[in-house]
Amino acid sequence: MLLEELVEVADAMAATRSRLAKSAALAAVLRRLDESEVVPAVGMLLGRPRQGRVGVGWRSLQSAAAAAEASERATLEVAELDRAFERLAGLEGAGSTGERTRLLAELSARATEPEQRFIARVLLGDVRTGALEGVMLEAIAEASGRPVAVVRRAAMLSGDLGETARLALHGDEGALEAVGLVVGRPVLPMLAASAPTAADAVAGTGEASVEYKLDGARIQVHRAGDEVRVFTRNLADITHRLPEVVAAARELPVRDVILDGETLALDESDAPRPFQETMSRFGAEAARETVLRPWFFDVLHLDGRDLIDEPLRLRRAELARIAGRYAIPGEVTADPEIAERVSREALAAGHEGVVVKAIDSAYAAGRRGSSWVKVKPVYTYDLVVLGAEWGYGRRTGFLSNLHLGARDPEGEFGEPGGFVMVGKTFKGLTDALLRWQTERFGELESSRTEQAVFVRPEIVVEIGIDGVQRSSRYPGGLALRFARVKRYRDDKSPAEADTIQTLRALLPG
DNA sequence: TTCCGACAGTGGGGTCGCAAT
DNA sequence: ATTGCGACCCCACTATCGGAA
Repeated sequence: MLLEELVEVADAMAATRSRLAKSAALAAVLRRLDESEVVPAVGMLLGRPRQGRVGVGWRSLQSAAAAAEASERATLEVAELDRAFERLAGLEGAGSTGERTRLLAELSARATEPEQRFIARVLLGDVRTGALEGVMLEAIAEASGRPVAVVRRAAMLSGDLGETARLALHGDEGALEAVGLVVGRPVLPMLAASAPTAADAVAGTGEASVEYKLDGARIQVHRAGDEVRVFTRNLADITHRLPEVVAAARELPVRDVILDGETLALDESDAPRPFQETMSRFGAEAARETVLRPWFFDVLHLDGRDLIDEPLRLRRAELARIAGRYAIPGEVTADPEIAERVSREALAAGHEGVVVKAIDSAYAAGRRGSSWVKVKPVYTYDLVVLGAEWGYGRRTGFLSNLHLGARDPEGEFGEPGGFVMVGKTFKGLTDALLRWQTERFGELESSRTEQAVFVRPEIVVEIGIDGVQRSSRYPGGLALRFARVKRYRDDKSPAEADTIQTLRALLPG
């Protein structure tokens, strides 16, 4: 198939908001693909090339764009683009950057202008068609005439939408239904909704397992005999980075198992270390001094038996039997008071909060349903707007991303009574608020660059955060974690804003 | 007819390895 | 030795569509 055809479908999808129309357009093009083109094309349409990391980002694209003029005629094939991605992904070592730019420029020169834009978006993982996994799933079902539920289950259990599409469209009878759990192949992890308090969460779930929520990285551990593999939330294989997790899995009194859990760094007294330290160790190829400890909270398969469709009550019992000291702390209860107590205990032990899980729920791979509900405390502070950046996409033309400052009464970072930047946020803003602040900040403008408008420090905004962390990015040495706008505080003056000292007191350790 | 679940989009913080400078 | 890039951990929240109630 010509790439042009994919690009036209992508553009048509971007032009409509109707998900049914997007799905219909996708289904039509899926049907026309040769079997060998299905996996590459699905990857492209989702902005996730099947090759995984291709090594091309904004910068590489800019360098290449400068060198290339668009082709007049659409001659590129989907398969050719796939081969180009293959070559790009294979580049490494000295000279690879130059070679990558050369390959990209060559590719660019063979593409028409719409194709160039499409390729760039695919490589950036930002296709902007309004049709990602959810719509693609519907489209695969529509194109193949298979029930959505069957397609969804195959996709979740294989973690691979492209391969699922290929099976649905070209596989043998029953091939989709046959997709099941395989020890060694990662499954999309189940996700959690959120609630303000543990009591609220239990009110929603009914009887629940109320478990500590740890501030680390999600892991999925597969063991078949002595063979162990460890995957991230996004199904990347990180076995070689986590030898201590591999060792822990080998200790368990089982032959085959798939476990869901979290890993994080602890100090000498088993208190959790800051997330940054976990990440430092997690991201490193070589062994480091920090040890990462696994905690398991679910078991999806055990010695030949799939457990994902069993109620959590049973899975939890099996986990307790096999995971021993690696089992997550928690309690089963329907009592909001007890849920609140477990939550307080988790926080007192230095953890993030709790996850409340309906005790009779199955393991809904890849879904963010209401069966699992996370609860974390939110801290709020009044900060001062120092500026805002122009938004992107549907926020184009609006000042969106706020620069936030804490008061600096002592003048540690400038004039006494000034403000020191501690983070940014674009979250929590409604369309009405975006319109309002774009206008208001214009009146308060003190200077501007291409990306941002800086304002006199006169506006106070209440910001919700999960906490603060050490930062080398900001002068105050700290940054806000998961900052979001709660509301503007017209009733407060900048002189009443929270100080850098107040925020600093939140730093762990 | 209204309600609500699921999705997509809009970006935030940090860490690492690697190639280029 | 330092810097910039790309990949990938963690993530909250709003708007919208379309099926459920």
